Amino acid sequence: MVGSMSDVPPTDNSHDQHAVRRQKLADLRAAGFDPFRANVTPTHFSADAKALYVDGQDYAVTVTVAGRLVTFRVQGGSSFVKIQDQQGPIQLYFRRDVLGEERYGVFKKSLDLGDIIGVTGALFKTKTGEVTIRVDAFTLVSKALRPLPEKWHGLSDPEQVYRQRYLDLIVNEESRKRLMLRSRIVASIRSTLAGRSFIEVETPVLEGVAGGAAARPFVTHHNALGSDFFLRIALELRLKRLLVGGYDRVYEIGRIFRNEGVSRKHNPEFTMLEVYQAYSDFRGMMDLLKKIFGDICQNVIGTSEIKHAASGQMINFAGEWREVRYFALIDDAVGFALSALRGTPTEYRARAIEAAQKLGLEIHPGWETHEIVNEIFGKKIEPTLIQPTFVTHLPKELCPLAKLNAEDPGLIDVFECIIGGMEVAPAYSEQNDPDVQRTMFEAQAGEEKQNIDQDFLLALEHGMPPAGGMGVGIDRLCILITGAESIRDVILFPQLRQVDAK
RNA sequence: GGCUUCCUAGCUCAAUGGUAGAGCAGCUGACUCUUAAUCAGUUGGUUCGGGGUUCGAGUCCCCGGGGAGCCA
Repeated sequence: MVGSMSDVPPTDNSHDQHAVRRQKLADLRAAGFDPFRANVTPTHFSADAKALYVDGQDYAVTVTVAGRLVTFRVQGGSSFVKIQDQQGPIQLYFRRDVLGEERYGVFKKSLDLGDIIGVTGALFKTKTGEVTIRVDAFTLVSKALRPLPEKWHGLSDPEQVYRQRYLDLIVNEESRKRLMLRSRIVASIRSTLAGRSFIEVETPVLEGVAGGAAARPFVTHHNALGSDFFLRIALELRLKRLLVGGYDRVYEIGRIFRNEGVSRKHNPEFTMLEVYQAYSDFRGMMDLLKKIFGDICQNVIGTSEIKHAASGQMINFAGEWREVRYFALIDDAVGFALSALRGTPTEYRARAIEAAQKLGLEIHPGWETHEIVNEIFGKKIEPTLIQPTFVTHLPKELCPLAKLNAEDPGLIDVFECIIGGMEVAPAYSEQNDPDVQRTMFEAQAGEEKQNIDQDFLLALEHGMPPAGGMGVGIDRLCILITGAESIRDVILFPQLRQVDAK
């Protein structure tokens, strides 16, 4: 029969994978089975199940596992597929003569890559040596209506990797492992601190005054109270109030927010560990930081050497960490004793500008002298410090919250720990003299006195024990330890521009 | 914020200014130990959006959106 213009052409949806999968779902429902109403109770995760297999004893152990179908190799009456759960993939073997004609037909016709199934079956080893489950029964517990990304190349478009991280986690094993490593690193840190009697606390994210660091805060609004709040830019001032309150060892691992640009090293919200220990000082924090890294090396990654992604050098966390004074590095970088001129401000400034320009740095006219010097540090010194280095005795202008050095009150008792060319952890002997603290706050605030946290100063007047305090950027630490190239690779959902909904 | 660069099928990528293609995935079929399984056949496109130059634009130009890198 010849078709005519009025004939409705047969609609071929075979190219539309979404439509094909919806049809399969409709067919299942028409046959009386709804995958979204089904469930299974796994007895094991994939790797745990595989570990139960005893060599030579095929079909001795029966397990139930569940996960997402990630490979599908049908070979007539027998098929090998893989599912993947939190622990990774496990191979399944489906046979027509085991499952019966009807169930095997359902398996072949109704299942797609990406579906989530539960299976029960016995462990055996294939002739190529892979521990596999011979499937005796299976249940579809979630139908994937969208196809998975390509199986070999995975998902490589960075935008889609970040916006649809769940797809990245399904198909890119390195991402799944790297981000899982992050959670184990954080768990290790908690365990180290618990082992030293530190108390974990949670303090407010919304604050009336965003203090404890020099950064632009995000502003938000509380409707019922009718007032604006800032998202915190540091944890410091809250945690020190707890030192006043008698919590001698206290820490928080929490999100802080800084209203700055995004880059390979910056995300507007990031995770910070801040830890405070009464009757300690910045040297005590050196010991604590080495312990934190040592435990991560031992318990999480099993090595104390890590390849630095940017330089290719091996970073060694074992042994003594280098300790060097800030001004020793500065003098070395500029090639003369610049720091000896600190007593004569005019000459010091002139020589600092001259030295910075000689190093090819751009100097802004409004900068204070310490900012010029610190530009030399940030641009010319910090990137070269690959091995763990404690830089100590910084100029006091760089931080108003630390104790002044007893011998040289122009310096503070602090360290910056630099690893892999990145600032990983600053630590101080905490300032606990309320009058000195007030003076330093006022010098920093300048005209903007409303930015001073008066309640914190009141707390200090009640007496804070001498203490060491430290902040550790968890994201940067994870970059180092996982060898990631960008902060976005160690944050599950990095900040991206919103796409206009239309 | 500035400069550079990228955006093509569900995914990974091709295409001198001249008929938009391949692999994977999908669909049809064969196949009872596969490993990116294999074999045969086959569907699939608003080339990020809008405008312009041109006989002709995925390609060149302008505006806009988004990503990445460098700088601030």
